[in-house]
Amino acid sequence: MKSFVRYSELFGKTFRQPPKDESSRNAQLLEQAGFISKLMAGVYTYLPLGLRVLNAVKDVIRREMDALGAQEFYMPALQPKEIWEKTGRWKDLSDIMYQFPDHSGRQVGLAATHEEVITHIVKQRITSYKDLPLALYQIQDKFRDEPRAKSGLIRGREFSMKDLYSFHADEKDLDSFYNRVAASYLSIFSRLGLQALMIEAAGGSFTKRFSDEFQVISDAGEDRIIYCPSCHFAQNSEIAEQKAGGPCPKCHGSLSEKKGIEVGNIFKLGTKFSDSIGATFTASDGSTHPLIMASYGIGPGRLVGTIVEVSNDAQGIIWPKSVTPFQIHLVQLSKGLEEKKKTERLVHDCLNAGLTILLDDRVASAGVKFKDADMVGITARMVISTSNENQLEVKIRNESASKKMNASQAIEFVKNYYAE
RNA sequence: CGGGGAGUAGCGCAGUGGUAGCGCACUCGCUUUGGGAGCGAGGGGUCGCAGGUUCAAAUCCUGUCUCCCCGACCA
Repeated sequence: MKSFVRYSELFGKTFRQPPKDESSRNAQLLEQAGFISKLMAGVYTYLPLGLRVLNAVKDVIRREMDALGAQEFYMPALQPKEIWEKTGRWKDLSDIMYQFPDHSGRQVGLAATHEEVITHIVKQRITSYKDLPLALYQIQDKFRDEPRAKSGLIRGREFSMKDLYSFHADEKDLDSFYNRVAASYLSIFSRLGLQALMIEAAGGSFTKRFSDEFQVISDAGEDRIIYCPSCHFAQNSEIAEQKAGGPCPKCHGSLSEKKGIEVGNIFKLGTKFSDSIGATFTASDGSTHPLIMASYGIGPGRLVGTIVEVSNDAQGIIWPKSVTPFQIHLVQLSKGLEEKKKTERLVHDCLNAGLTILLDDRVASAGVKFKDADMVGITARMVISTSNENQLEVKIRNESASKKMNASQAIEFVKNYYAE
């Protein structure tokens, strides 16, 4: 990705007003600031700025997945009906899965999830306990014909998902990997500046067991969480036996109900899919067993929406430094030839320091540039102008005061800020 | 799928039967330049779509599509 972009050339500038046909905070801000563009309900284009954020979120996830020892791969979204019939989910998911005939009349579908295909592939290539455990993940778009897409990037019909699948020879191995993934998920959310709670929830069409959800408390959420403020005990209200106002089963504090955005969900699948697809392995004693499986999902697009939902102010978005589309929003207020040269030297020095820069080089008033910088929400802003001889102004988006310093101090300051 | 709201210029809006306008944005010129500058001159429209009523429809009638919100639903 380009590390230096001129705002004058950027596709996707700010709008003066928020779009009329969005009322969720995340969609309003992301559309107004030029990150996304709606094509239809629940389907959005990521404009250059939005794609940079989405990719940054994916990178945070990739680093954690790779650290778990999982291998990245990529499955098709277009899938034949037959494989879904083996598990009975062609019918079970027919309300939510896009299913249609191709030119020859053959029934195909767009993937709402990938358990069927992954199990099919693993069946072909895994035969021995020596190949286990195995963990594979992909980041790909999923398609769900939601009865009601809503809340901008929170509930879409086409949306990015990171799905990880693990395969084990026994339950004990599954449990230990599952716990590692759970810890890894908490680390991902924390790197993204989100406080996520891991809570018990229903298993849906995946498993009869409970699953574990990761919820970020927010009024924009659609799930109701029974939550204990003192010990952080939490359950999805769909399975909770306790009620708001009642005593917490762990610490006897008083339970409250909060809304949460589900940013991740992990399932112990057991042998549900390997049984129906016939994916088995040979154990050390020569006996044959179905693979024991789990699947783990995170929605990168939904995370972008969630971050905006919980991190903004009246002026616009406030990106956490881990996913800011650029590291520096450089506001150029002077336009003299000498000043432009100074700006170019500064850009050059920033690039040498490994920093990414969005330069607002437009012929526009200072007010417009400041408003837009706040709207776009890049973590660090630098101002270069004639009124401050040899001084730059550095301001962190979520702090109120700016600091004056010379160019090399400013670069050092910003570099250290991101390194922390 | 039930209830509510909304579709008019790129964005936000006004326009209750006489052939479409405002602000912002855009283009050109001049002046401005530290928190959404000023003046002047321009360009941009199948009024969501279809049918109907009428001499005449953005406006009235019928149907339909789309978007937002609440609910139902939610791998």
